[in-house]
Amino acid sequence: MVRNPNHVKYDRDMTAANPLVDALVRCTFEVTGALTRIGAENDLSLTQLRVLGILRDRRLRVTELAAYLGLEKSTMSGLIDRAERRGLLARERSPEDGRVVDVFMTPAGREFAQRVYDDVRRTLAPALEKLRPEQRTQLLELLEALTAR
Amino acid sequence: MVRNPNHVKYDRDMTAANPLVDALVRCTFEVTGALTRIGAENDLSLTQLRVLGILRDRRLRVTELAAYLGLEKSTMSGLIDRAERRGLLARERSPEDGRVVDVFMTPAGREFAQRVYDDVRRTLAPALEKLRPEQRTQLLELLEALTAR
DNA sequence: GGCAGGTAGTTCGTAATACCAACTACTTTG
DNA sequence: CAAAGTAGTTGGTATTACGAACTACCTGCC
Repeated sequence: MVRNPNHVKYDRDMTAANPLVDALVRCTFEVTGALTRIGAENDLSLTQLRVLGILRDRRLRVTELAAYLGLEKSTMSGLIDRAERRGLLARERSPEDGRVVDVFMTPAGREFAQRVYDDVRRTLAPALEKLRPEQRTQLLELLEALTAR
Repeated sequence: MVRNPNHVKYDRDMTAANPLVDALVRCTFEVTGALTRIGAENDLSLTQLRVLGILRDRRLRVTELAAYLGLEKSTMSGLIDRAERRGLLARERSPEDGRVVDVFMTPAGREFAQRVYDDVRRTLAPALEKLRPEQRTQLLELLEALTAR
């Protein structure tokens, strides 16, 4: 492995190696891998998994859903189409505003999502069990501090 | 996984709401979103970003790369094709085993990857700065404990 | 009241990602 | 040396994602 051929050396700046960022990114890919695998076992892409996760306790219009996922409305249309065809989601035109389409889970979708997310917990929990209880508490606090608005 | 029906009550219920798993998943999507955005700004998909990350300090055969990413060899072919066309990666037939193709970064690819990963650090660092120094140390330890083989 | 402009979703065309099955080209094994 | 196995590519298909163009509806404004 060839290292650092005659390069300029920066003493200390934002772009220097940052082990915490690296660990966070590694962990992210690890978890994403697990989620992708669980999704695949249930014929769900990572994105569809997220859709189900978001709609578990919400009813959102298409644009809101797109905003949650960071996707275009046009992308949402296709995602909703396919999930609707599978009977997981349903669309309903808003009575107040005829342009708006609300998206929500069908009972079958809710049940399915419940099962898949149980699976997610079962899959991720063992890795978390490697931590001592007080470490888990710490981690929860830190993650919440990180993702706090 | 063997279940003991007589002790079901005392088993840890992996399907109960688990705030730590939820926080981990939320954080994962948050970081993935940031990585996707940074990738998009550089015309890279999340997967291509990972490829560059993995090859930064390694030279791998196609199958190994696929294993790292959890993808099929056939998927790798396309990913490598496109990155090669952009001049970021190169292929080389192994002299020892004529079936094997090694993949590695070109100097231009290395430079590009460096720039993109600097961007990743610059983007993620601010969120991490919200934590106190000793919290950052804690988090690093916890993440490393989690992703340890 | 009517229409100009804005907003919500869908449709269409395109590219990338990902899979599987089938293939080629090598290597290893019997 | 033939048969079986391994590494990678190719081709076909579905999904994901984007942007542009479109439809339908709502809101202001005259």
